[in-house]
Amino acid sequence: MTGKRTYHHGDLKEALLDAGEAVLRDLGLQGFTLRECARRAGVSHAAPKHHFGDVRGVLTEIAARGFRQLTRRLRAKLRAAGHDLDAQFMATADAYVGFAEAYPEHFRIMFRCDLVNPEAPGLTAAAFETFTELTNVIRRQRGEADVNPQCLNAAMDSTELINDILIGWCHIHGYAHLKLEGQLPMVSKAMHRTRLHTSSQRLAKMIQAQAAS
Amino acid sequence: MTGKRTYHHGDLKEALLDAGEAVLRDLGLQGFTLRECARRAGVSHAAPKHHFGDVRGVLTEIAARGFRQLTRRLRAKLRAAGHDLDAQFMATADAYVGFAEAYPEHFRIMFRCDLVNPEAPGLTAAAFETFTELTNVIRRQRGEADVNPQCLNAAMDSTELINDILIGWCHIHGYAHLKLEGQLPMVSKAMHRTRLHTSSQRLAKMIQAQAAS
DNA sequence: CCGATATCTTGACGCTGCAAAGATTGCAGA
DNA sequence: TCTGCAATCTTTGCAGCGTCAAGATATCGG
Repeated sequence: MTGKRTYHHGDLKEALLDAGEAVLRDLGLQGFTLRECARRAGVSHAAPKHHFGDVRGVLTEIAARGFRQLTRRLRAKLRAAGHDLDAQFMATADAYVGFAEAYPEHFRIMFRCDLVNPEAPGLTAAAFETFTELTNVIRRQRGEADVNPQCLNAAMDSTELINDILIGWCHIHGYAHLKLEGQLPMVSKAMHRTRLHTSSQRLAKMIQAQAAS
Repeated sequence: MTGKRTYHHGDLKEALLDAGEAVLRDLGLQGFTLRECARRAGVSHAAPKHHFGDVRGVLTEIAARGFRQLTRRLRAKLRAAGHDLDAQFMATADAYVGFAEAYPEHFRIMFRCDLVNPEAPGLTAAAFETFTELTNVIRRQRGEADVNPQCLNAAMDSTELINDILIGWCHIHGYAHLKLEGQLPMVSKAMHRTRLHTSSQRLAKMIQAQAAS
């Protein structure tokens, strides 16, 4: 806990994750190595092994951190958006794309099932929190009540709901991913947010209209 | 050209790319190494250097191959779809998602600007061919005439067209990416294609309606 | 107080990408 | 046909990586 370095670090696991995130920020996924994480944490190169097993273990926990951060961003933006349905959908898109821009390497790792352990409880739980937030945004567009993460799977019995979730989430995710990887050159930096808002609003209205009919 | 091995291979560059694609298929992006490519091509571990410079050069060319393959798939599916606008849009989604399923590692590499050289002429040209195909699908939905890759940038002057492209492409790409990375558990394998068709058709109709108004 | 356990270090192995230098081949011009 | 040059491939070497095994050190329950 203290800043002092002793033989036993005290909180090495978290310190290594902090270091790992710093490495990702500075060097990218390419430059991400266990040894660099250990160096930044001020420990020997084999220290991470005891806490994470292998590099996949570290990336899995970092991905989980990413989902938790994304969930926080979503909730903050949604709180600020109030009760207007269009505003909520745009806030969701904003938070999602904003996260991808702010933490590009996290975003990459979170959606790389070959890089992490998709079975890890911490990761699936964190991802479930995020998906619940996204699902509830769609549910509100459809005039339905919120669900909690425990009921997420049970709530997926409606074909129409799933279709609306796909319409909403795939658009937001596709935009975030393509933009992140530089595949949307026709969207200038200046018009970036406007484009996202316009397209999101159209989809929100479509989902609302479908639900009303 | 011949199957015989001499000191000079004759067509080592293509052979190394073939080997690289085989490595991706068998070992994934994780197991992709220059030395393994060289081993499979039956040459020394430093042979790739002369043709590609470094590993990024190889991945760049493999990504270009991926875009060319995706373009071929798009064209084949579109030809089979005929002139019906809904069918064309669904065929596009089918081809795009089908490619991601058939060549998951290619798909990953193609959209990893940190892994390839995004400036490489061969890659940008191949990607332009793909984007032109996608753009023209949207243009037809809007009742507009096709353009060729050379005029792609010039054709991006219409805000409405760009918005429709985003609506269409982000959905298809987001679906392909999320499905590939195992993030759509609520979409069962059996309903997979149906979901994609349903959501795509809704978007196609929305784009057509917007254009008609 | 002491032994068991958790935590971290040291050392080693094979693998990797990359660079430099050497070997082999094909080819253009005399 | 011969010769020198450029292209192509091999060999060698280096530093860095992930992982494993063994050893050192601190913490904690008895």
